[in-house]
Amino acid sequence: MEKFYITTPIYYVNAAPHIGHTYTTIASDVYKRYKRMQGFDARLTTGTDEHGQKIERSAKKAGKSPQDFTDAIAAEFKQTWDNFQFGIDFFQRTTSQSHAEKVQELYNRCKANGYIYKSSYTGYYSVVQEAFVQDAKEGDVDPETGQPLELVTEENCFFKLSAFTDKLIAFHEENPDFLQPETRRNEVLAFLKQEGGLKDLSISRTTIKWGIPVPDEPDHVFYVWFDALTTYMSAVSGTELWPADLHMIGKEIVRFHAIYWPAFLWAADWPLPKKIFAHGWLLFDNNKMSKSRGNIVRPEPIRQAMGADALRYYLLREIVFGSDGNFAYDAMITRYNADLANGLGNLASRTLSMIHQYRGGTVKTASGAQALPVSNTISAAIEGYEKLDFSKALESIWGLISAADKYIVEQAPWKLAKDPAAADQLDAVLSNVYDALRVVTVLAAPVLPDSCARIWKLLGFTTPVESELLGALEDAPAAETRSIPPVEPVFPRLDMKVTVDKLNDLEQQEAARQAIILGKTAEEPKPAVDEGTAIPLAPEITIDDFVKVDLRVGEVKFAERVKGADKLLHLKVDIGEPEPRTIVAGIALAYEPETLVGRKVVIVANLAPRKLRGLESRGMIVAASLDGGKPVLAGFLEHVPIGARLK
RNA sequence: GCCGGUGUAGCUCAGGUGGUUAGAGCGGCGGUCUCAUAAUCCGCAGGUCGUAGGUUCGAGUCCUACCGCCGGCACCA
Repeated sequence: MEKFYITTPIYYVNAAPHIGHTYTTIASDVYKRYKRMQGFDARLTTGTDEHGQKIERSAKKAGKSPQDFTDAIAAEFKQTWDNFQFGIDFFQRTTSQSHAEKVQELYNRCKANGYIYKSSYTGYYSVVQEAFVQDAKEGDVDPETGQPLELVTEENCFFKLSAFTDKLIAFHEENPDFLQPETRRNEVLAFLKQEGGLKDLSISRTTIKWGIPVPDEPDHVFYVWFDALTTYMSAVSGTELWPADLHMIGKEIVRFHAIYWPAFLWAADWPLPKKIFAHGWLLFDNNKMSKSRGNIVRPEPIRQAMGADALRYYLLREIVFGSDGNFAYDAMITRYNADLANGLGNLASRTLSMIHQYRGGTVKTASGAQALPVSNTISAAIEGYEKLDFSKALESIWGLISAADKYIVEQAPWKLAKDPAAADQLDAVLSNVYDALRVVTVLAAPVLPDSCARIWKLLGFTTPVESELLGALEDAPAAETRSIPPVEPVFPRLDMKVTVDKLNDLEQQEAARQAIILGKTAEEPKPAVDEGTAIPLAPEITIDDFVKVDLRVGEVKFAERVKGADKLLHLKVDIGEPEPRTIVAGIALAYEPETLVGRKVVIVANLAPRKLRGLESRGMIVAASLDGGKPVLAGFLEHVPIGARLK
């Protein structure tokens, strides 16, 4: 049997599983089930990404060792996926021995082929971000957090990513299907074609302890991508599954998969995966899900209140796979009632009831002529699945359900049943509808594995529905008389209000439960503060250090946007000097220029001048940095004169 | 600012290569059957197809500009 190897990303254990993780995993699971029903030996890998300084810090905060902490969260993911009954064949943790060995092997091969070099890199380093700040100079601060930078000289292992720019461009141009959807491919090509091409990539750190050791560099551990991406291979070490046939990812990690990963594999002389598909984000009221907004949705409450199939169906039917989509409880319940309860569930119920009432629970299979568009539905659904166009696949399947409902009304079997002369016709009608239901059940099984298994049994089959082959679906079943068991409801209707309330209750409980695992006290959610990313203090300084910084009160005299830059405002600030100073500040996303004129601000007056977009900025505006990067200007409640120094 | 995408009925979206009265699902309203999970089925929704131009005998469908939104890049001291 031909293999088909699918991966989800490995999930960072800094957070408990939420619906975003679940979305990717559902899609992967559906595709795997689809491929199995196409006759492939399909396999699915998922796992957890457990290294790095953020994990070290979160563990410390939770009062646990990194190992204990990651054990707990990894177990949480595993449990959640088990509850959802995903067909996961390999669950790989980046802290496992098999993984470390594979990462080291990747490194050794890249190095043997001349793609690794060591360089002592001196630059300004942001402790908070765990990263060097490009092109920073003395006196600069971390652009995200405003924290001071440290001048750090670090020995880093570098990967010669720059050597692959042209090869990557050629590869993506010649293989348009490698990265889908198209729009993501365009972005990657645009990125690759930037002036100067790709820069080499630092792949090790000496400042982190919680990671995989670099083989010949005792002080180094691997940094992020060399470690994380390799999971796809390490998970299936000792099998013939690599190369992967499909990497299912979210759009935020496209670059790493479409640029770094092929380059690593080329350098190591290993085969590339066949395809990458990047789906979109789930939005809430058109906002991104985030801790600070407090709008994280967990999968487990939904499963408990509505069942896993309801979530699977909703996500894949409502949202075009690849695009962003909105998530809402009420929309999910509406979908459930309209399509699952009134649609599939009711069709099964009415069809099977009639077979019981009119024919004593036996149905003659093999309909002969297709009274219903069965064959078109099969090909449309398969085409949709194959292209990962799940919403289209489901739409076509539901088209057949709708056609069957209509057919029933037209044929009115309840009238035929009263007319002894119409017995054959009644048999034919029941048989046609029964067969359509059989086809629908098989086609929908990848998305609704649990429900379709139940309907399959109600249809009188004893073999599992997932062992049906889609390729054989169109063949009419052998002519026989099949008896069916008593009818049971599969999708009970849900009351909107009751269900929403239940979901909210369960969600609260789940949030509290997860908070404890993450080592947080079960406090009230505080949307404005993201306690997970508390910023550590910068290194201690003396008063002498501080007085070097000359902070002054100034008044904005003039403000306008800098042409060609989204974030920059060109300000003229009076700090008591003969001429107002020109200051270029990255606050344009947070402040309209007009609102700033006349406002008192605090500036760093003795900062070395810096040219930005052609303007020389002489000083820096002091502002609080918030999550999401929006600055809030410092100010005073009382009157302060222009030019006053802050001490 | 550059690049890509997008803007169609209350909501979610279809509308290859331009061609008669612009479609579907959901919601809403009215009606119907009774096998069924107050389900099904039928009818109704009169929407400047973002705006303004242009090409054409004819444009939602091609071109240009502009506006809104989304994303990528640049940018953030």
